[in-house]
Amino acid sequence: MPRPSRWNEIIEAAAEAFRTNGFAATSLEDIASAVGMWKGSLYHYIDSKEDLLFAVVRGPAEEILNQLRELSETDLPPTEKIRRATRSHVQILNSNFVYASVYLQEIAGRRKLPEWTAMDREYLDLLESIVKEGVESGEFSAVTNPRVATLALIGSLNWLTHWYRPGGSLHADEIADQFCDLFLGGLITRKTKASRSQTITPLKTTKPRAKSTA
Amino acid sequence: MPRPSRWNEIIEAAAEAFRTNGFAATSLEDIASAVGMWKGSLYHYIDSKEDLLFAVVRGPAEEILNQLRELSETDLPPTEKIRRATRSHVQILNSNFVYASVYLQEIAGRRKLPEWTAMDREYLDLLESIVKEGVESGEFSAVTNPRVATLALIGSLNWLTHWYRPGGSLHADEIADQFCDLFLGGLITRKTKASRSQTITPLKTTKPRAKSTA
DNA sequence: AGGATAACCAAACGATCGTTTCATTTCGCA
DNA sequence: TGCGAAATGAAACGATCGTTTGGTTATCCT
Repeated sequence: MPRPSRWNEIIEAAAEAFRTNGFAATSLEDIASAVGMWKGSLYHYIDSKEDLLFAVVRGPAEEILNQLRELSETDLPPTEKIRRATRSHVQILNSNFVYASVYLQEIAGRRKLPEWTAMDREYLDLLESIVKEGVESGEFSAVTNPRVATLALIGSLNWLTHWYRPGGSLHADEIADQFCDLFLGGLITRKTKASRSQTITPLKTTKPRAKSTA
Repeated sequence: MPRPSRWNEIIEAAAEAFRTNGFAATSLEDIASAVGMWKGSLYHYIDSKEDLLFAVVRGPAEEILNQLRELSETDLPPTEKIRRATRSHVQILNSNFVYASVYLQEIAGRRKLPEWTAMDREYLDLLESIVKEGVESGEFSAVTNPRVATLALIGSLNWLTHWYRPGGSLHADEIADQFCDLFLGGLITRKTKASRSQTITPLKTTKPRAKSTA
């Protein structure tokens, strides 16, 4: 059997430990024993404990940002952009649940390394731009402060790591649709809930897909 | 000058350190030096490091729950209940910002001590009951899953600790009103945004106010 | 004034942590 | 088959952590 690369095992064990106990409260001993080796041997793969954290977190962080970048370059109506951005956010949280949870708990907020701060900022700005489009086009006339509305949406989405569990009774798609209806229903004023759930036509984009590290 | 009780200084220093660095990454040395004493001397006030965490967090956790309990016992319409619950949540986050941030980052989710889990659960259940009232009365007919809608609201509110800062340019009241409009606009279907911003009539309740630890 | 008690100093303890070092085993490949 | 590199074992290091201990100073009360 072509045993899966040891590196992946290490990253997964680290991610699981970081998620449940937090980065600072997780010892290299914990991770090493989870994959069945001595903690010193981990240094054949890493240079420091923080390397593990960044390795765990980089994949989904780049993926979720790239998807929003691609979406922003389309000329879909703001309503549909919000809908797709929400779905994309939920789905990445679903398929990379452990990694994304570690990111939100250990990177967003606490650690203020410029690399990650810039990514958070860009994601927020891109989403806010979509909301502003909707405001200027009159679709989102209920919004008085686009940034607050955007942060409300991001908050709902990121809080998923506190209660959603992949494989649970609630499916990611249902949750995403609920969120869309909730927020768009609040954003839209005139049109009486038309465009409720279009079939998802895949985004055709000229740029190559973001490479996934998973 | 009647110098403020040393205990309060300790708690505040601990809270600030826990918020910025996390509980596990904060040493008693950090806290001791912040109040100008030796770390061993802290044990005249505490029995363990975790005591500090619980002392920091207990006040606002009980206060926010008690306020929602009182509100739930009234017979206000669901719309108004949601509005007041949102305002109350934001205001406690505003006036006990550091303590509440520590709670959300260190207690909610991670530590699974039954005491705190029960409080989280009760808060969620109370809020969900309000949403269900609205669904049954027909006001919130857009909601297909009350729990998801409730968790979306809680997520937006709790995510405030990631971007809101007391004394910043955005006032807590404005944010609360924005959130209300956003969520109620999404929840309400028929009535065309009436009852937008009533003057806040204080809740008259027979029970004594929750004592504040601040 | 003086004694009890609270408040704090100062040092040390054992445990654990991240990391280093070097020896040993395992594996890919010519 | 054998050699070099990758992978892991095994032990130890220095630093730091939470906590304990015992002594010293300050404060309050009668």
